[in-house]
Amino acid sequence: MRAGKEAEAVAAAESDRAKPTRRRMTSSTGRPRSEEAHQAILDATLALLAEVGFSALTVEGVAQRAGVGKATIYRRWSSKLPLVVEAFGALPGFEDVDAGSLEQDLKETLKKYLEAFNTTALGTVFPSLAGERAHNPELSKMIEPVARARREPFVRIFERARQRGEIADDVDLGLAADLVLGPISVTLFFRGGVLSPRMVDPIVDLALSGISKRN
Amino acid sequence: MRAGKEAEAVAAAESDRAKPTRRRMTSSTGRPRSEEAHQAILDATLALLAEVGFSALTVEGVAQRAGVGKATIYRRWSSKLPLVVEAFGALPGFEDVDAGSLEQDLKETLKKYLEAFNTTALGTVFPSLAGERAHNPELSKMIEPVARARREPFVRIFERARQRGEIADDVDLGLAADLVLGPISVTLFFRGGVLSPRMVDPIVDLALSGISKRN
Amino acid sequence: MRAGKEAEAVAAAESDRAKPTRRRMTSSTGRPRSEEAHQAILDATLALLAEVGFSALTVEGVAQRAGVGKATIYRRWSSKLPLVVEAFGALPGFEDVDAGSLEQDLKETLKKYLEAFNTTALGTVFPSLAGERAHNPELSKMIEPVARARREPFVRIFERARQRGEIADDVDLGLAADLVLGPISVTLFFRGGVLSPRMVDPIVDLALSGISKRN
Amino acid sequence: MRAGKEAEAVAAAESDRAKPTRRRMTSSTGRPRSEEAHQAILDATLALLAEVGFSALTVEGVAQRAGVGKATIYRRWSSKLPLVVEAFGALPGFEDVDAGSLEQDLKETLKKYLEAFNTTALGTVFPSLAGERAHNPELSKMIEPVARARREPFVRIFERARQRGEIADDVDLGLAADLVLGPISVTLFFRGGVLSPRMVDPIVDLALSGISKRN
DNA sequence: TCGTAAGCGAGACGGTACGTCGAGTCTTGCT
DNA sequence: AGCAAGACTCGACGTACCGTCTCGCTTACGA
Repeated sequence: MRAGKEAEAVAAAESDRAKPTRRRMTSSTGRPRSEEAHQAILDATLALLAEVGFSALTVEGVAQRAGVGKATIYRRWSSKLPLVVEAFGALPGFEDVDAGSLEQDLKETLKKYLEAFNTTALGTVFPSLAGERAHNPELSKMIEPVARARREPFVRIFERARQRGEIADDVDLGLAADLVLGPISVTLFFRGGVLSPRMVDPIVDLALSGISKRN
Repeated sequence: MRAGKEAEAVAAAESDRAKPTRRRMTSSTGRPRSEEAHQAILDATLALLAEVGFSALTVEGVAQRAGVGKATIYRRWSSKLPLVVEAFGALPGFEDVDAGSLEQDLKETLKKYLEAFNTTALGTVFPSLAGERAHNPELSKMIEPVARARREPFVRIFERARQRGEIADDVDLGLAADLVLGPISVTLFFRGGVLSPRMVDPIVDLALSGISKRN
Repeated sequence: MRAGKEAEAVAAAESDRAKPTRRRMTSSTGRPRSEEAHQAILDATLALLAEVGFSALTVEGVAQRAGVGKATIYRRWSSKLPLVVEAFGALPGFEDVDAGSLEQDLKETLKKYLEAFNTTALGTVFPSLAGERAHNPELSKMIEPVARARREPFVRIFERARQRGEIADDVDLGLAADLVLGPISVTLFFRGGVLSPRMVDPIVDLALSGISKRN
Repeated sequence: MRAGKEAEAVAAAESDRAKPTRRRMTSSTGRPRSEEAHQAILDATLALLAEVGFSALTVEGVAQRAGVGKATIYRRWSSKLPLVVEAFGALPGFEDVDAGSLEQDLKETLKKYLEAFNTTALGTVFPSLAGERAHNPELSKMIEPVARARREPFVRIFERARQRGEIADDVDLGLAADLVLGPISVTLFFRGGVLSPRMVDPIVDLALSGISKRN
């Protein structure tokens, strides 16, 4: 029942914060940064991301919605990208499931997964960010830990399954995770479709048993 | 050995052109729109998309590169989105493969697939567009036929395999296609990874045989 | 009771028409220019000048109002300036008055003058054109005969007055005309005021008798 | 030897500035508007007005010449009209002259007047603005005080002359001013002519003594 | 306790791109 | 060859944000 992987990812993303290091090095007098403003900015960012999407998101809009000056944002994040990444990374992660069998673990985890996409900004924010990766290596590096954190629970499920002997030794666990997540990804990106929990069982069944006719 | 599905998709996308309908309704004559300019705009769009990506693409830049006035662009496309969709849809499709067996069909098609993503703007443009779908229903409708056209060859491969008896009758062919395409999609979107042809064989093998240990 | 001075001025202005000369020189086959269109363009120009003024006048608007293609306008006038000048010159002139005395001639003519300014586009178009003269020598040359035609009736009045012995021999008749027209011009340009016929009598009286106290 | 009337006129024209009122109402602080930029804009405006005239003046050109963003201009003036009016109003006024006699006062003042028209942008800017008055009530209201300020020195000259008994009691001083300024106005607007100082003496002589033959 | 250094909201700054409009030219098919 | 229609390139319009920069204020620490 692990949790909190998200926190690590967030911490990694936060390392892009403007210059906390140099700041500490010089001196530490002066008014401390307002934690209130910080949170208000992240909240406003998530709200606007969900409403208008990544490319229509403006720092000006975030500042206004958060009741904050633009400089207060730029003091913490160098541009809208790391801001969005941090806001995105702060979305709640989800706990591991251990129902005893590979099939049940996958199905339950996947259902929680879809629910998170449907009920939080994940479903709209993640595609927005993912779409920018190809043209923005910086962004790509930043969301990498966040994205990985969303895939790893599945790798752990397969690790446990291997220990139980449910799968062959030569199966690439990462590839297995991708196979199960794949139809979700295809639906989300290629088909622009709605992610229904009803998709889960057929996906898991087919991924586990394979497409070929069993002899 | 079918081909030309792309052309249909493009035609559908083109239906968003600014006002061909109203134009016909007024039954006006006037100077016809320049096919030369049209093509120059699409070419410039693809070139710039590949260079700077979707979000850094400016209509102003396209106009300049194409040697065309901005109005000439806006006369045809209401914004940069449908423009990019049409340019994107005009990318070459790929012909169906029939190598005789499900496994070979999938592997060969998938390799051609990856090659197209790696050598054309597809690999960068498609994620960009896909990421905007959630916030832009209009766009979503426009790229739908284009995206579907890129998935259908796989459905047809499975149809032939079913006729040959290689797969069970109750397998959902669409889901099977998603299973095979899935790891590509995950790599592209979740992991920002490079699409290497070396991925293909393991993916197909695992998708066909399934993750569970065969007894 | 002379009249028709305006016609001369118009003819002079028309000499700027795009290229009637070359046209005659080359050949005279083909469809002749539509006199109907010509008049429709001038009418539309005057109407729009009165409505929106010179600087807000667009050739596009004239073409639309006249039900004419833009090319038909540019075929006749090289730009909106000579077009406006010609339309302006075509406004009706006014006949000379000969009431027998300098004072009566001036007062009656001036009243007709003001009436023309108040009831036609003259009152708004003329200042617009005059204001552009300093920056547009071409325009300046074009409206020169038109403007002169509006001042000459006064010179003729003073010529008759001199013959009658009503004024001294050394009075510059042009300057005398300017002195009488002056307050009108000042009102129109410096004060943006309304031109009321009630202004006329005091103006003429003062101009004739002079400002200094008569001993 | 009064002076500074111009300053009042300018202040009145400035009252059209985009939003000083609303700004005060929100009692906001923020970075104050740059007086440097303000002056650079006015300077650039005057320079360009003199070079290309009013109708060829573009806000874009002013911004470029002044080294300023377009928004900085639009923040202060709602369009090029009030901008030009303010720049125009900022042109130097001229001091009253008191040479002891009506004739000398008029001649000296008028000469200074013509000199100002010939050596500053006044000679080209003022006609441009005046020509727009008829179609732009807003502009008309704005340049009204500026134009009046340029006429009032003459009214004051006549006031002093009346006190000295040089003119009759029933002479309308405003009309007298218009009579003296009139030929200048006619030359400027009706004739597009050059304003030469040689015009002054005959004008004043004729206006004072009147056109009619003295008995 | 008080100065000082940094953070704060506000908003102006020089820019760049937006999407629109009009200028003056060119290209259809028709008259 | 003229006509109405309307597309063409070009350039300015006035707006919106970008990321930076003052302003006049807090606010907390350390001398």
